[in-house]
Amino acid sequence: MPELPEVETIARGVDARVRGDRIAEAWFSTYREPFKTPAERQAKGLEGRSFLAVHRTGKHIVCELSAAQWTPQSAADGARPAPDAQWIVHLGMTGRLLLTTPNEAVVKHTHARLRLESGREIRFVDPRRFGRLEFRELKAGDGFRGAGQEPLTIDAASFRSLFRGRKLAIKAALLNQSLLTGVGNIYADESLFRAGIRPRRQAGLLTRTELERLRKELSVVLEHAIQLGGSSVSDYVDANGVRGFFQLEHCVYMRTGEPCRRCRTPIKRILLAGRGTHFCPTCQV
DNA sequence: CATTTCACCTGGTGGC
DNA sequence: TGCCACCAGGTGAAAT
Repeated sequence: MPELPEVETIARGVDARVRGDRIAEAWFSTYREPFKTPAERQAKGLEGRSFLAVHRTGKHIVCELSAAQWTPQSAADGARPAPDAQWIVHLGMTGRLLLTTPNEAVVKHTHARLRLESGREIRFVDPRRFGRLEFRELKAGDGFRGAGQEPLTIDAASFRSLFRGRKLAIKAALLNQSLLTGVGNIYADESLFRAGIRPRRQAGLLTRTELERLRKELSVVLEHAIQLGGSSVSDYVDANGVRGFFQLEHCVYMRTGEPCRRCRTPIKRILLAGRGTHFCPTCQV
């Protein structure tokens, strides 16, 4: 489900609710697939640790943890301990991270439950099991880092250099997480529409002007989507179970055959890099 | 190395 | 109602 705006929305929601809270007990399902770290090791590492902060890196939700006791209300910022571990959540296609109470019914495909001392509970639910959970102890401040650059902060020159000399289609390049991190199928299609660029165009042959337009439009569309709480295409909800509204603003994604919002030409769907790809044959050249 | 294809999963939808 | 094909927000391994 989740691309940068959805992950950002979820991370913010979780952060606001769990800062300073301590994990009393961690439970994991017996499925092996979602765990990059074995369940027992994750549970052991998580139990007793407190949340310092939760933030987004690319499509990953990164929870900064500390074994030291810490209460945000009573401690000055300087007194906040350095993180000594991280819990890293990748939601895959259908993953959800929900804040609940312990007595709420446990839905099918729940793979992790973290009971917190405040009485809240964090649940990881993922029907397709493409999501991944990882626990890592931090050695000398070497936190998790995505391979690619953040699309919201990258400058024009760095953005251009990502695509220089590349023969693959610009859409495929946008989806490559070791170039840019956080862009997925929805926002690749939407940003290319807004920049007026066909998805099949060779990345290395785009002009400087086109690339700068793409960088700006990508940033604008991601920011706008964050404002609206992300896109709820099927069952995406934020940490509080609230749906996003950006799907109402989609210009091309999943609008095959519907009229372009700008020129009324029917939106076309092709297969590119194995993904459904949507564009306006008139507005995008 | 760069690029493409496919497997990994479950569930929803639409055609017959 | 059932069966089946196809589609879905992602990625990483294997093939080219």
